[in-house]
Amino acid sequence: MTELAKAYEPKPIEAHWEKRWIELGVFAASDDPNDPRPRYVLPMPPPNVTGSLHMGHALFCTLEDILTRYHRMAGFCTLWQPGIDHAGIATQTVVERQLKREGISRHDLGREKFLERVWKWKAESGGRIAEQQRALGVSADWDRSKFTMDPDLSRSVREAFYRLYQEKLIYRDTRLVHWDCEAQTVLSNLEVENEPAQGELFMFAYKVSGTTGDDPQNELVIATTRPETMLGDTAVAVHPDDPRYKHLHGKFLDHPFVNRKIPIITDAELVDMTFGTGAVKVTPAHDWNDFATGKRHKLEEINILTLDGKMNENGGQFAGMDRFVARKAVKKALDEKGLARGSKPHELMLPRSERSGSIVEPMISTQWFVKMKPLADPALEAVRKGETVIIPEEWAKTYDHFLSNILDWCISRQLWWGHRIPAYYCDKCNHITVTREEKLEACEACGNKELRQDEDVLDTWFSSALWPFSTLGWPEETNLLKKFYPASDLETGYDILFFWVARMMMMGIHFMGAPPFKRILLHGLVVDETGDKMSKVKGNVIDPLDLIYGASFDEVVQKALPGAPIEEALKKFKKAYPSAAQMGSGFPAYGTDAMRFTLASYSPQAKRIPLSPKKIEGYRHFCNKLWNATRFALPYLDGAKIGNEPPKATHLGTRWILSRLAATIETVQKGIDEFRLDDSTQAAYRFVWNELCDWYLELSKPVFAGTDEAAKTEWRTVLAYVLEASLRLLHPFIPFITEELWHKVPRPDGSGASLSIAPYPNEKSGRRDEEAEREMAILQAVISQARSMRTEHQIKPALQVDLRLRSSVDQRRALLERERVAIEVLAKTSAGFPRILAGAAGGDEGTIVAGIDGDTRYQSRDYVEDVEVFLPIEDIDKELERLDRTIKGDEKDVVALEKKLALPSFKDKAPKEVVEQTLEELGAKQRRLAANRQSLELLKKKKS
RNA sequence: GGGCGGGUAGCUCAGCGGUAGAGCGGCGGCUUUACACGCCGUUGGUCGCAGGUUCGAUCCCUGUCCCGCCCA
Repeated sequence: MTELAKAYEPKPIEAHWEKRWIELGVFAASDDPNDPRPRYVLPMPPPNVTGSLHMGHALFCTLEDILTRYHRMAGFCTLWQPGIDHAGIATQTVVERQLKREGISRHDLGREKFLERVWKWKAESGGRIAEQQRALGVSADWDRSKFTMDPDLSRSVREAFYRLYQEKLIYRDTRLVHWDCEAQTVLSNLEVENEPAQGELFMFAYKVSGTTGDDPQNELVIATTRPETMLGDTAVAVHPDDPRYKHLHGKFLDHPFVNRKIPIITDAELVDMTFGTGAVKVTPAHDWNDFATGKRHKLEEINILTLDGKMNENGGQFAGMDRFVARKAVKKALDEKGLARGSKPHELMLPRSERSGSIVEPMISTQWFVKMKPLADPALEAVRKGETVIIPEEWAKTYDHFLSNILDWCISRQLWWGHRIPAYYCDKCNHITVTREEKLEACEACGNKELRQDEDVLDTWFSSALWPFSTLGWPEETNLLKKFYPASDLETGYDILFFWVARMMMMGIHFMGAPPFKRILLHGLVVDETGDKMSKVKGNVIDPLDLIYGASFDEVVQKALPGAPIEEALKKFKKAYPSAAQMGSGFPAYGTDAMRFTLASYSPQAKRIPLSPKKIEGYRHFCNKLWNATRFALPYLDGAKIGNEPPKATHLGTRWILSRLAATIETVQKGIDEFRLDDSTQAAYRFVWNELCDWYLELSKPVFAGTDEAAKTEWRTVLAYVLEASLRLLHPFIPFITEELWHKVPRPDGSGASLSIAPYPNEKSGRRDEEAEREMAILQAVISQARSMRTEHQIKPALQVDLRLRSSVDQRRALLERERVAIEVLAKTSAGFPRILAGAAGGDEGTIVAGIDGDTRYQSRDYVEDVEVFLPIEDIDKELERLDRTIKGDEKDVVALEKKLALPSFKDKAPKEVVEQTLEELGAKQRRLAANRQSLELLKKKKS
């Protein structure tokens, strides 16, 4: 058997297995319709083609890989469908920026050439993320990887558009939309982020038509945060009941810059009498509320902006100015005309484009929309009826609320990169033909062959919404589609519940007749250690690869805050990660496994996942522990034969560890099944560290050093068995190290080439043994008590002690007698000890004569689990103190318990088990209290 | 303004009807040949505040104060 290195080194192991798994082809899903295995299907959220690996990817890849590997091992035919998203705006922006550096624009190139450039860019540097995902151990079916712009997926998109159009669920309409002046495209309402900002409320006056002079009666003062929009004003509204303005009802105002008379209207809906001056300018073409008001009053809608955010010809003297320049100019011009009426600071919500960050303008435009209500209602029902379950369940409310109030979805985008809208305009008969084909030959109304295809492309999310079935070949009735739709789970961040999940639900139900997944699993956002969102502005971004491979802080910080001075960046970074601040000069190579285990250990209902390098360090230590446990075990395991069922176990230790294994398997599985991976990781961690290593391995040492061959065989076989099962149990979480170690340890006959296709441990893999667990708990308590007393009396760890144990309970003495070797080794007793005595607790054990130098010594004594523990000591006062402390603590507990039991209402109303349990607890405490009180008395007597 | 979630040990978080747990940290000790990425022991908490329900509340209800997020 090969020897292991002294310490676990993740790098070479991970590099090796990352390649090897692909060679072995163990991640491939079979689309054989006759495969009898149950299916597990998980569509992967496709990362952006422009993206590179960030912590969010690391998180979802970890969680989904755990689910996937678990099901694959548990015997499911498992498809984890990977892919890449074409990311319309983001990708176009990247390539446009490239062009800009070359001094050209996409318009210089033309649409066709531009798209060639994008494809070239994609081939060269797009989708690099898939390689990075492999470093995370992602066990997706890479050969089936899809790109949303692939021909087959593009066909799905056209088909979906065509059908929705035929069903009148897609329509074209002119209305107010969110316009991104920088990207020069419309956005859906979900792509607009509202952020609070400090602005100003500017006041100015309109003069009432036909009046002259400075009489305040002859003007109407209004307040606005966007003065430049006054160029598009087509009314001013006042509240019908406002006494201040009754005299103005039905009158007109003069526009100071453009030749227009503006009606004064009354509107109780728009106007809040208490806000500002109580008079509201109405700009139907550039404000959501004003648009609705305009419709109510049949006002003219005057567009004053160009698509790139400048004032258009309707802006009069301000035409051609950028909207923000125009704002200043309008204010100045109003002032010069004596119409400015001051201003005051005002907090407002600024709508920003999620993509470009520029301020979004409401703009009237003709766009394509999807009617949402008929699609949303079934999606709503599916979750309400439990056909699809959302976990954690609190998100179900959010989902419900969103779909109940959903607005129609604007799906056209004024971009070149994306799925071009399959609608063709006929200039002859003005008919619009929508086709499912790649190219339309003739107008379906008049047969005209000179057609113009719509210039726009579809929102990227439109294609993403089809992901669970477009990737499987839809609309073709492929084996894949029949076998793998609907998916089992969809796992993703809660932040795209609306963008993606809800839309997949709607489209899946609409086109496939069934919700696309049985469960929707949602995780939180990875944030820095102090809880702030990771961003380049804050300088707190961590590249997962730096955690995996290690990096100096200089390197880390240059990525976190590009372009900033190192000192400043480092300061920000350390503030965001206090635990990293004390870690020297950088991150060591924690390895993928440690990072994965960390990410899996956070509770999924936490909305924020504060990444802590210190925590990763802890789990790297765990990996090292597992490594070294195997290293310890290996020399003893030569020739061990194990099967798939637990081996024979007759000793307490072997029975116990098999029982704990069974319990751990159950907890780990339950955790995965319920998407509580934090429970799973915790159970596995504690089993390996606190049970297998701390106790089983320690207990095995004297066995292996002894001469009882039968015992050796039993302990060896159980060790081999438990270790191998543990590696299988842990594999979904930490695939690399477990795979590496698995090939070093004895395996059942017929094991395959990879742990990733070995059977997952199940309820038959361990053997619960409650008696063994009870007895082991007693043994552990006695040993811990002895150790604790040793430490308290500062007995040197190397010193062997004359430990005596006394119990009046026969079973206890039998147990201690059987396990005396364990006590000898773990409590470090001298030859001939522990002595196990009979008799009631508390009595005089006589002065113990220690064997060391013949001096008369005193004893420390305590009572746990019906066993009295005696230890020779020197410092009598210290022992008096110790006993006194123990007694005081127990007295408090006893009083509390007695009080509780004395309440008649408790005995009457509390469940029997609780009463019994309380009585038992009281009994144990009382016995210990009595024994310790007697010990104290004896000791006091001896002292005097 | 509406909705959702959270406030538990110094820190990060589990627990969510039977008087509190983990990891990290702190403190004390240890060249115990698997592991110092370690071992042994130990210290930390009126479970945000105020009421209520209950035999019993960190857990349920009401109010309240903070802190996040989403929607308008």
